[in-house]
Amino acid sequence: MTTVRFAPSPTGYLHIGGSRTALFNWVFARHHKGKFILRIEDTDTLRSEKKYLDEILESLKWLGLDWDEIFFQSKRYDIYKKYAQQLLDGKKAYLEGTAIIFKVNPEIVKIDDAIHGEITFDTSTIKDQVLIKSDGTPTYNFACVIDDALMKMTHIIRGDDHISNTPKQIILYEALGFKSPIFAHLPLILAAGGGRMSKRKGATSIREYKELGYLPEAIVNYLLLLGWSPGENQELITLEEAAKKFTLEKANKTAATFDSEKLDWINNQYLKKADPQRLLDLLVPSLLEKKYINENFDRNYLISLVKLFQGRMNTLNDFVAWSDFFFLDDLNFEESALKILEAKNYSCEFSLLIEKMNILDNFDHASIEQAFRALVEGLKIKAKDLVHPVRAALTGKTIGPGLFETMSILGKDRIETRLKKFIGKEGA
RNA sequence: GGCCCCAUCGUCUAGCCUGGUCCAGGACGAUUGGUUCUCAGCCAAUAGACACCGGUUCAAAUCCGGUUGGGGCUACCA
Repeated sequence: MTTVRFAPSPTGYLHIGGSRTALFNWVFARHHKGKFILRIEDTDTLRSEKKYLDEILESLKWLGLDWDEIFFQSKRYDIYKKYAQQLLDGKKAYLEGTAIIFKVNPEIVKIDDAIHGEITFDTSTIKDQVLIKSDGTPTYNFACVIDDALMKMTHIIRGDDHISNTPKQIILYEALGFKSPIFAHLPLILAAGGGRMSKRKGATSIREYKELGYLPEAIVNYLLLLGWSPGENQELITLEEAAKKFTLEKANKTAATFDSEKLDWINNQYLKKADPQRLLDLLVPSLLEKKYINENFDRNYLISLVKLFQGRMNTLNDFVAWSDFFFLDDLNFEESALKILEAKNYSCEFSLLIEKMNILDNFDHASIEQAFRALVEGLKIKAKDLVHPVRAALTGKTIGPGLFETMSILGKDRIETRLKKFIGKEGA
């Protein structure tokens, strides 16, 4: 049975590169109706932490990547010792203090990589390899080989940064009498300025992207497009569809640069299609934190706000930033908005508008628009000459959703209060 | 330094394996225009790439070699 694994080390949060490796393994396993195993490589006792493990598992679940089995290397030390002893007995390894070292003999190792094709190494450039460290824990390359063999991996799909580990592992498979799996090395994901993705160059962990307001399906979609293409110029794809279409043959070998603008676009595509109820649920914690709402919020009212911004936001955080005027009495006026309001005295126009609005029976978008247009016609001005200052006064911003829709949600009272602040004020 | 990987628009990519259908297609971004109200929304248009040199061939983005550039590894980290 096709069996693959994702083998994170709980020494940090699940980052973009790791989740891409997990994702490709997952879609490959599901494509072949095989097994996807999670193996926690917690042999670095100093740097491994429980909080990282929890975080990794949570992030994987959030992305929709479920696993069939999970193993912890820290619980398998006896197994590694046993095989190290076997190599010792066979004179293929030697002791150095309490550490067990593998003797590397010169040979030419050929890897038939599923993505790169044939790669050749001369092991005479490789030093003898530590198998078991002085503290009794196994090294990465050793534990990895033992586990991949024992757990019956058919394919090892991992990052390009492991290419140079591969010959070291292959000679271990040979020495132990294990059959090598098929290797497939995925290109690395580079940061925007070039080089590795690091905290200095922006968000790196899945958790951060979640907090920034990205949807898991958008992250998954974007990551799928980094190093793989479903073909036919398709840009939007779900996890399920990718599992159907994924093949290693179509995986790329070129390193890809992470482009947050395209991620934003993809997130926007999913946000647009998302159920407003779901988005509201995702938004509530941030809105509570900002004290924009309290526990007894009006769900229907908030849904109308979500719908108002849904098409234009790139992240959920955009909603929080853009909708502030619906929650604050004391608006944050942008420089450009103040400029519009100071350019002219709108006392007359605003007063007339308040009157017009207050006599409306139906305070819906269409009625407001009708009344508004009648007013500007009477004043013999263009609609936009009043739309802009009104938007500025009501929202503190110069850009935003359609004014009439915004007004219908804001309601008569708030419109009157906000406009009145600019009545009687001297224009510039 | 040594070893290894990679090389198509600014970015992600299609095409490359099985040379001609490619004066290289799509998407993001950019620019311009339109959008009974703004744009960070929507619509449309435009610009924009086969890294370089050589070879093979009637023919090369596609095959081969070299150069240059980028990346990785070179731990008793994983």
